[in-house]
Amino acid sequence: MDKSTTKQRLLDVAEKLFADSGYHCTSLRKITAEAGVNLASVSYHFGSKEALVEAIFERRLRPLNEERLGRLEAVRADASAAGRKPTAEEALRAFIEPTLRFRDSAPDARYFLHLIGRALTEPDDAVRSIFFRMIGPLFALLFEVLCETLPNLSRNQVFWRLNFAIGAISRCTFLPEKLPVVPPGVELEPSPDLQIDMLVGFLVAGMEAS
Amino acid sequence: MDKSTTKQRLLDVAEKLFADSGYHCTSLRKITAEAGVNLASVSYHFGSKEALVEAIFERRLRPLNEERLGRLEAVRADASAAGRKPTAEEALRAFIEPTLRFRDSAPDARYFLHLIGRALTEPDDAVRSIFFRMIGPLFALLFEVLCETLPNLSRNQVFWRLNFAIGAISRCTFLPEKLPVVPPGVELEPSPDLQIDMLVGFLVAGMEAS
DNA sequence: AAATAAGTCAAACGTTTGTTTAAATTGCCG
DNA sequence: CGGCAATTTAAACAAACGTTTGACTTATTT
Repeated sequence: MDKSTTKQRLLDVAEKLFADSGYHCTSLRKITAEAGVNLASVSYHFGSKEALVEAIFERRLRPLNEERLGRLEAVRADASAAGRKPTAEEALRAFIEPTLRFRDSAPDARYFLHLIGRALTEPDDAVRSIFFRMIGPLFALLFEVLCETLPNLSRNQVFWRLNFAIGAISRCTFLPEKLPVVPPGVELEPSPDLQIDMLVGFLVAGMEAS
Repeated sequence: MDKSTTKQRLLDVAEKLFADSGYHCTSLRKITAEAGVNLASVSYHFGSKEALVEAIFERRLRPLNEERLGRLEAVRADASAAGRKPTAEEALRAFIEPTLRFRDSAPDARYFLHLIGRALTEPDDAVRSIFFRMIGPLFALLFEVLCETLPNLSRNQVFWRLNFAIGAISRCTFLPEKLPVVPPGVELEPSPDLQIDMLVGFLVAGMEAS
């Protein structure tokens, strides 16, 4: 039995089960049973199921977002100090590197990464809006920096290319077993650095396409 | 009141509601109420809720997949007849053009497109496997053709770039109101042809990146 | 027209859901 | 130790779920 507190155990177990089966397919009874705590402790410590998933996002997404925001602002500041515009690669790396390296930053961080990969398409409006609210300012800054790096593109083009990039990135957040059946010989879980290089190479070319 | 049959009305309404709220958040009572039919008619005509969603996929995805398969095989055959390898753009267009033009192919086809965009990340194993089973052979062929068009890349690289592409494409299938908040002045629903050009331009550059 | 099949209907089935209650237990401080 | 607050517990709550039933109506066939 784990010796951590009830609240932490709930966060850990719920994160894993939400990642594996989604928000609505995971009942509070499954979560509390697996955590070895009483059913009512969710209401006691968090207030509701929705507040539980919000606390999960809060715990991991807030520091991750702060790191990505900081790196993006640094990219902008460094370029400005050098009297030049930032490059698309710098902007994309500022967003992607913390994201994909996050997978191995903690023992169970991969489950949260899977969760945010699915949050983009979450059917429940309340849950999806929790995610959108937390990610909104970061998206907005990334969009603005990309507009600076790609002055030949209209804002509309930059928006859609950023959307394409978000979709591509999200394919790297899924747990390997959730991917569609794949041909033999492919590496389903490359190292973060290899995956970053593949992703950045792909996205920079797409972003800068004439 | 609609004069189409109960079975068709169920397929139409369920497709729309599944697209809007997801499989698990949409109850059979909501579907039958909106369709103006009896609750038990789902069991009578389809057997179960899962069989209903399978019928929805069957109705629209089968012809769409046949078109995409046919176009992919034509790309391969044409190139072979001309004594050359197909290009990445030909392969991607064979997949993307039928997909995005599908949106306006029927009055409510956009809802189904939204549905398959979410099927990639569907939490329910049964529902997701219905989709993967139907899309599997098409994915496999697209992968093989892309391997031919990009002989300098390892199969592992082609696999991951295809995965990136799938993620990017899926961002074009969502209903506009389901996208995260966006900067002003962007066109949330470009014409299929414009969206195809944006997408192909982005993806070909990414696929062929050195 | 009679008989058989197909479809519809209201009602109820047994489960499961998130949440609440009130008593019991534990931990902490004076 | 005594007392107060924090936490845990078992039990129950109403609501919603997918599915089934059996009677009823409509359509098709003989």
